[in-house]
This record gives sequence, structure tokens and C-alpha cells, in this order.
Amino acid sequence: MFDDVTKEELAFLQRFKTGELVAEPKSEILAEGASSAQLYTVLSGMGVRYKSVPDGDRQVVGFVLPGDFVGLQSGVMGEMQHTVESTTLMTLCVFNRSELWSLFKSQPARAFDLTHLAATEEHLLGEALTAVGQLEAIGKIAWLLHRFFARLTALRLARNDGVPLPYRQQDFADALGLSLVHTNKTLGKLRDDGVADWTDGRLIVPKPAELARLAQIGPDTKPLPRPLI
Amino acid sequence: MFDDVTKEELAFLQRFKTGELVAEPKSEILAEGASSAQLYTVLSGMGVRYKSVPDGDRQVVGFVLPGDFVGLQSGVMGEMQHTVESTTLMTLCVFNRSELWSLFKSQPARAFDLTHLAATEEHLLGEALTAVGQLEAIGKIAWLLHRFFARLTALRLARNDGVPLPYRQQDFADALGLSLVHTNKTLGKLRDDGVADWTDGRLIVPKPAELARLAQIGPDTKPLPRPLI
DNA sequence: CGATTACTTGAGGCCTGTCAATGATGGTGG
DNA sequence: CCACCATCATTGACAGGCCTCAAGTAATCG
Repeated sequence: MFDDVTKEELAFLQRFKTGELVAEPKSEILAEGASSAQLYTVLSGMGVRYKSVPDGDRQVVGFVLPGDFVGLQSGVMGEMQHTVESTTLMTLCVFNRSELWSLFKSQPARAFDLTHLAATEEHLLGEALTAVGQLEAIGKIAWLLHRFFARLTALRLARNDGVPLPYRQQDFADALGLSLVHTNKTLGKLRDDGVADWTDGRLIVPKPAELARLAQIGPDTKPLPRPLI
Repeated sequence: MFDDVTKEELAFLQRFKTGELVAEPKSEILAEGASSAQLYTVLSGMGVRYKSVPDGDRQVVGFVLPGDFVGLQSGVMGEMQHTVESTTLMTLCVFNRSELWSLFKSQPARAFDLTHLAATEEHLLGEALTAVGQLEAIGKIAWLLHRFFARLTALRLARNDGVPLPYRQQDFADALGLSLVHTNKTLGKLRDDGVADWTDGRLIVPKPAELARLAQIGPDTKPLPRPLI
């Protein structure tokens, strides 16, 4: 699902890279409102992006999967607009923000890719907003499960016993604007109906077409290809 | 609210510009799923961005105001993920997509600005998602009104009788995931309470602090500065 | 002056949130 | 080894915010 990378491009990215970071589960990678000196590409593990609301709630604005680039907002706008937190153990490829400008000057193709990545994020958020705004609970849950299933399958993380999905139901609730209780009951309904079963951190989808129908998604919708930085 | 532009940068943008477009109200500027050969900067007028849902509904993912750049998604990803439609009469500055690549090669500062713009859109969508996901109806409406009031004031469009707001209540409903009826009643409540009055295409805010409180926004939050292309 | 569009208002019902309690699991310390 | 605590999933009862249905008014237009 990623665009190809040529040898000389790879060479530049190697220079751009300054190290690797291993993050424990539930640790903060980037903090909302902070200006980070580093940008990251996720090599393995999963996490969440969320914004905090004054009254103590939070809105999950996205889920971070291997191959995702995080910190671009901080890189171009000065500070992060949301927090990035690891859910599982994560390893990240570290880049220095100070070299971002040299990338724009000397590697226009990589700069284009970064813009592409930002536009992709915008697209994903638009999809999420549409799901949260227009679907009812069963559709929202189905939408999110379908999205994970398609994305994780494209990442070749699917096995016979489904795909890994190490999040909590609370994460889903916060992503979809639902209460934890209703999220739980809706997941139970999908499980009882034999459409999708998310148990013990793994997701199994016996009826992908039915899941897509509930989510109002075309049955063969695939994740868009994206550049890998 | 826009970043400054130097003389030589302006010269390049003049070459980049290929003309102007005048769009009648309710006309489609860019269509979801289409690949556009043009990109635009809005010079005057207002519009909406929306995504269509299979069952006939739509989700408004943003409102287009003067200074906004539209078509970047098509420019970097190949096709638009949402439709852009004019609400009022609009004038737009037209750029050719084919020159986008030369911009990345020869004007890294402008390329950086484009990435900045994409990241800004991502930020705005994240805010919208948070409002739609976490606030109840009164808060959502207050949030959107507050956002318009701040943005239009920054654009110096404020007069003694408020700011222009030429949208329909249906546009608000589709943006916030509310029904038209409930949107209407909630607007009526804000009007009755003397917090905000949106009538005949103009918005007056007698109690900005109260509006911000309902929207869970810091009282002195300003729109983020952004580049102008 | 009929048709269209947009705004307004009332009534009733359901989807979803809140409150509350229980079970299961795993980590921790005595 | 077991009591204790924290986290997460699950389930039932109940209330309420919001949707749907329906009807009416006002303004614009050909």
C-alpha cells in the first residue's frame, strides 16, 4: 500500500534519519500544544492521536499504525494540535525537525510526498467526520472496524485468526463520539449477528460485505496508496 | 491573519496564476472523485466543502472563505475527496495543476507553505471532529458560530451589524451531524438567550464570552496564521 | 399567483447517555 | 499464597436529548 522508493531517495532518507526510538505502551510520543524537535515514522506498534476537551473528555482523531508519519503538524505549524500516545510497544524512526527545511530545498520529490501525506491525513479525517456525523452507532462501529480490517490486511498483518487490534473499547467510544456502554452493546450486537468479532485484542470478520454495508462503504474499497517517508 | 509575502515570491505567484474565475452561487467548483486540472485561491465569496453519503445525506466538512486554497487534494493525490460548491457569488484565482510540480522544484518556500496549508486543514478538521464528537447540540452550534465570528472578524468583515453569514441552517445541520429541525430550535435558543443572533444572513454576537463557554473554547482563541498562496 | 426555498413550531418516539453493579484478569505487596 | 487494587468488559434500568413526522408562515421568482 506504499509507493515505491528509489535507491537515491532512500539514501537521502537514511541521512535524514537520526535514530530509533522505542516507546513503552501508554507513553506520550508527542504532546498537544508542544513544539517537538523530532518527527517520526512508525516502524512497528500502534497508538492513538487525540485532542483533549476542557471538561475532561477526549476526542480520538486517529489511530497510528506502522508506516504512519507523526509530528508533521509540529514540523510545519510550530506545535502539535493533538497528542500522540502509544498503545502497544512501538518503535519509531526519528528525524530532526531542523532538517525538514533542507529536505524541502534539496528533495522536492520528498517535499511533495510530505504534502501528499498531509493531504491523506486530511482525507482520513474527512472520512471520520462523515462517519461520526452521519451514521448511527451501529454504522459508526462497523465503519471503524471495516477501516481497521482493510488497513491491517493491506499491511499484511492478517492471519487466520483475524487481525491484531490492541485498543480498548474506550478508544473506540472516544473516536466515534459514543459512550463506552453503548459502544460495548453495539460491539456485542455485531458479534451476536456474526458480522464481526473483536475479542481479546483480535478482530475477526466473518461477513465483510455485511460490515461494509452497515458502514455505508463500497464493498471493495481499499486504502489509498501513500508515500512512505 | 495571513503571513507576509515578499516581492519576488509575489512575482512567482503571478506567473503561477493563469486567470480568474467567477462562480455563480450554488455552482460546483470541484467535484468529489474528479481530477481537476486547476487549483484555486478564493478571492471573494463563500462556499462549502462536503462529502456525499450513499443514502443521500451529505457531510459538510468545511466552509470556504476568502483566502482559502482549494483543490490541493486533487493536486497531490490525483482526485478530490470532497466537493467544493459556491454558496454566494465567488471570484477565484486560478492556477494550473501542471505547474504545481515546478513550484515544488523551484520554490521550496512556497512548497513549504502548501504543506502548511494542508496541515492547517487537517487541524481544522480535527477541531470539527472534536466538536461533532464531544459536544451536545447547543455546544456544536455555539462552536460553529464562534468559529465563523472569529474567522470573519480576522478577515475584517465585521461591521456594527455583525458579520456576513450567507449559509442556510441546513448547511449547519449537515456540518454538525444534527437534524435541520433541531438546528433551528437550538439557534432559536441562542437567540432567545441573547448569546448569538443569526438572522437574514448576518451574525451578531452580543455575548462572545458566553458563546465561547458553550463551545468549550478559550475566550480569546484566535484563528491560526496561515500562508496565502 | 402558483411554485419553490427557507425558516419556524409542535407532538411523539426512539436511540443513546448516565447510573449502577458485577465479573474477569493481572499486577502488587504483605 | 492470598488479599487488595486497578483496569477493562459486560449487563440492566431509566431518563433525556435529538430525530422524525407534520404543518404553517414568509419571502422570492417566473
